[in-house]
Amino acid sequence: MRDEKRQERLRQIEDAIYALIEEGGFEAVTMQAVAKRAGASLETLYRWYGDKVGLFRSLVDRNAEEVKTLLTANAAEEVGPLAMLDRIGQRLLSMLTGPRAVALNKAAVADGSGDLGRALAGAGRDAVAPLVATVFKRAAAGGILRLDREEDAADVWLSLLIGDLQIRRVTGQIGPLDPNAIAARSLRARDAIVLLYHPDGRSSAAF
Amino acid sequence: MRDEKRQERLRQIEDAIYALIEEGGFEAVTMQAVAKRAGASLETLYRWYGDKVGLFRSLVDRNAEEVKTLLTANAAEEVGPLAMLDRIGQRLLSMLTGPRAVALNKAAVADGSGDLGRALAGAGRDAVAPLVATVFKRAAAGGILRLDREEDAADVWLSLLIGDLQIRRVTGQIGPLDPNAIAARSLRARDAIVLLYHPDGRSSAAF
DNA sequence: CCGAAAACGTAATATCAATTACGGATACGG
DNA sequence: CCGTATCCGTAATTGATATTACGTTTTCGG
Repeated sequence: MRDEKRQERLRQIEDAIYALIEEGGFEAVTMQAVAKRAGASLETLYRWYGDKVGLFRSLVDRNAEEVKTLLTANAAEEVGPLAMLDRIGQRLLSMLTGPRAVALNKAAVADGSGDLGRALAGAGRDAVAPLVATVFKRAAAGGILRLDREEDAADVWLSLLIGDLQIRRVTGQIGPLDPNAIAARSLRARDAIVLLYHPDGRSSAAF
Repeated sequence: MRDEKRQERLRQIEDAIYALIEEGGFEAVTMQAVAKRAGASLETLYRWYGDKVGLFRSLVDRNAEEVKTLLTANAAEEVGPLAMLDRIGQRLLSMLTGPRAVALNKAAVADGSGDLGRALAGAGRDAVAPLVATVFKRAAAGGILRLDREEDAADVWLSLLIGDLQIRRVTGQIGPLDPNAIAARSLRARDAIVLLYHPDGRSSAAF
């Protein structure tokens, strides 16, 4: 199969998986269902991906790419650092609590070998962290935040933004978030950061 | 079986499960393994708990009790609100990222019916939230925090304390936390709260 | 156009763990 | 002390799904 066709086919297969996820969550993604939905054969799935974990690993990689793309596009907007932080926060939170991320997390839990977990960790490190770092550096340069401790600030911001929403989502303690909740949370995280890391605040060494 | 004996037996069974969890994590907890380890029969397990989810549900309940007990004991100590917040934070974080909580979370993920998820949510609401609220009220009364918005403060504190550690732990992105990391995180959360909710700070309406 | 390699669709196999069944041992109320 | 209800240990059953096998069809380089 020509490489071009092959890439197309890979995309179709992964799209099929995402469709299954949207419809029935992680539990709906069986190899049989994927094959039927994508019009591919089981033999092909195993030839290309090795096993089910491999399939999800490639999903993680693709998802990381998409996240990076989306965040980069947003980071390129011409808005002030405050608005930017809010904007990025909303996008990020929306993705991380959405059905796809939930399914990928469930897959990592089900894996057990830690393989998918590592992939997820790597995706976060490579796709999300650098972008967030960029935004914070810009905010610092713009006089909104202290110039040192940008990493701490980014870390605190992510904690406030995401908190325990992901684990609660994955364990079924809560359902999908509504946009208002997302917006409120993003604002709260941003405003807290602005206070904690104000350039000339009375912050102690720790803040 | 006399009720007294029965309670004893229930405890033995649940202890057996925790032993299995410590040794091999959630995946090691099969009904067979539980029966053998506890010296109980499968028939008895099913008679008493209904099914595997029921078994874990009772584990969640018991765990909630133990958490409540431990936190209450700590909350009774004669220390200032600042030290108290740090102390409670460490205990809480230690438990929530420990092998038992991880296993219970994995069970909730594997459940799918949402039954265990609801149990976990209820446990958090009933066992953890009230204690935290008490501590924050005391801190407010002691002049450390603003008198209004205690609930927000508690929520922010928990987000900062726990963040995404649980999901990363459950997905295998990270291993057990070492005590130093726990201590550092607890302090960071406390200090942030003190700054954000200072009684006479320049905090806006949101903080 | 030809033939091999790859892909398709379906059926078969393998595995793992929950759940159920059952014969023999035990406990306990009367 | 006895009979019955409960429990124990082990084996059988069941269900779901990942993984493999295979005959047929399609694709594609030569």
